[in-house]
Amino acid sequence: MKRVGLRDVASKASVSVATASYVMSGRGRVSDDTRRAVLKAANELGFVPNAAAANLRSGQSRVIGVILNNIANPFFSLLVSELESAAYKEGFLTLLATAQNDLERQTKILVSMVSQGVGAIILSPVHETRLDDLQVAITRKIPMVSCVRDLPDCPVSFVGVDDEKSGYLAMQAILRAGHETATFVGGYEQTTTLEGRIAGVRRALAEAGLPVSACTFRPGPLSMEFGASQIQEICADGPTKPAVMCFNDYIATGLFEAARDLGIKIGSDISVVSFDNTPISSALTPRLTTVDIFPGKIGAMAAERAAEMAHTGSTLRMIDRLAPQLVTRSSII
Amino acid sequence: MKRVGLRDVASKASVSVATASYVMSGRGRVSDDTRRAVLKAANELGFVPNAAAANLRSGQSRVIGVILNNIANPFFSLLVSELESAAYKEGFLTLLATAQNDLERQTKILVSMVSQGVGAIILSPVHETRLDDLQVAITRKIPMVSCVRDLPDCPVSFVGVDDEKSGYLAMQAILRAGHETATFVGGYEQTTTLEGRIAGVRRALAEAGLPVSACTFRPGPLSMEFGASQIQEICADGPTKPAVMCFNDYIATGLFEAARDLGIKIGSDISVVSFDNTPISSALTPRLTTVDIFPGKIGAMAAERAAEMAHTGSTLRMIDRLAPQLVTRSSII
DNA sequence: GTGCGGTGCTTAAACGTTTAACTTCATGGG
DNA sequence: CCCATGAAGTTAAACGTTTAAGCACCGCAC
Repeated sequence: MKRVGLRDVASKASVSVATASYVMSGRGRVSDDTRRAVLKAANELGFVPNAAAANLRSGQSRVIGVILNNIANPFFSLLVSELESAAYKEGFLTLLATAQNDLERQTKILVSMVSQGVGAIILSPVHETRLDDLQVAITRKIPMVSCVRDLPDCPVSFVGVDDEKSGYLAMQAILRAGHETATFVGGYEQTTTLEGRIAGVRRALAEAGLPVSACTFRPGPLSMEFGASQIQEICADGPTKPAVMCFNDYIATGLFEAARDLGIKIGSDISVVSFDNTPISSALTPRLTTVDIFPGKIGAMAAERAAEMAHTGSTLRMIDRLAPQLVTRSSII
Repeated sequence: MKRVGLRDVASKASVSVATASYVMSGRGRVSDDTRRAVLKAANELGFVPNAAAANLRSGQSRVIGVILNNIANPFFSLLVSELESAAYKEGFLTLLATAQNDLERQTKILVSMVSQGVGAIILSPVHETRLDDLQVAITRKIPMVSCVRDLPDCPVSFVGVDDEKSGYLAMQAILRAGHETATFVGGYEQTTTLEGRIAGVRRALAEAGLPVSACTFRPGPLSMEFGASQIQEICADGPTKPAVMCFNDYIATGLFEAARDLGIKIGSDISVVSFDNTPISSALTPRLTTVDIFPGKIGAMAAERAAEMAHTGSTLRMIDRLAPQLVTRSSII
């Protein structure tokens, strides 16, 4: 059974290959009768277009590349879930790969995706990513959108949240609960995300007349293990009733587990606020107060932006910044 | 700046396009000198091969299609995380799409993936999937591997767990805790997964001299909402100290949340066992006793199997069935 | 009756690889 | 010295689309 191509469809419908192609793509001028005949033939033969051939000839592609660091993290699995749905709605399939915080790997993936001829790329970049690391895609004018973490100096669109406001909301919640100091756990240095949040934290501090030093920052990887590793020190050398901000729900989850093992009661011995608002946050005990940064929404918007850019071929930098929202539960006070 | 192709590399290295191609693929006979010259030229020009052209000509592809129902479910996000890693290690990129339990959507995705010319397809099929639904891929001899849920009548490989044993282990744990009845919550009817687990549950029941009716089955969607919706009825019309088996950790999470709202104490008022062993299970309070069915391992093995089949072109049905393992925590007794 | 615009379709080149078949040349055995 | 062998490289066709350009025809205005 030979593979059926446009040629077969065309000959069955007694038209030229070109006409068959026009019918399939809906581009050219074709009479209704011919259109019907071609469609009928295609159906009967079980014609499936060869995307590789189309891509080769037209340079267009219905595939969006997605590069994330860790999809096991619920924040990203939610993000990619909605991203994929939105992309599919726009007629795109998603080519997914994880860079795992390895810049070299990110570059290799980027090259592979360029090689595959994707129509656009969405990425949540490895933290030390610089302009040069994206050159393969940039010189080929492949539209890119960075999500969660902005790349201000790159010709790349951005979809994310107002990080400054996130930090502000989190710190404010802690202050409202009566704390006068806090520890911020996790996050990579020199990323716009962490820096934005730090700025927000400091603004809240300043408004309350507290010094910058009232908040200690302990940057670190976005893992449960890191969260777990921090609680002991925080409770040891901190005030009697410490407050901690976790960079994300994943870190908070690790911290909760470790606290339970140590007999530390979250919500009474210690206050915790986090960022993300993944389903986990309301499943923890006590329920986690967290700043909702809309992972699903970010994914969906990134996909829409990428689809749009792929269509127009534009590589103009567009920025979508959502307003975060504090979700108050019981891990605080 | 024109796109640089093999032609440019070849002319820069003063060899024919064919030789350049042979160097890149490492297939033909080329002297070391020529090889070096071509590689050097390719590097200097920043050559990136055009996968579409290669795929068009050779019919080969370094992409594996992956179709799942819901990657927001931690079980699947873990699975896909390891799947992607393993696939990458084998030199494959993964094209991901979610069928969302919609057979029609699954079919459309399948067609799209065939159209993209993927080298193999891994899927966790929508529950009512039959042989016909996979025809597009089968007739084109695209290797497929079904994971988690087997498709016994299809020429498709399988990677998963011994479901009968899973059910047996879960029921056994409940019986050991002194319960004589149980309710099984969630899972789609007429899937090998649920049917296997039911068989295992019944075997445990039989060994304990209990009737089949000692376990009530309440099939349903794999969502937190469904888990939440079940607890009230179970506690209302059941024994004083009921036992429940949740089809997965996701359902169990919903059930835990609802229980907390209703003031029901899991681990003392009611026993819960689940299946999956995602990170959530040890983050819940109390920690969830669950049957580990190795989501990450399944993903990795599926990728390896798919890669192997893509290489050999074989569509022979291969079966990998892991032994599940009970992880005892405190949600029981 | 001529010219013109529009419609519906065809022709044919091009996209960048892969690969079977072929050429060329050197080497060694008989 | 001739032929067989094998290595190194080349030629050219093919993969299945897209799309610019062209052609034939019809109807209409002048």
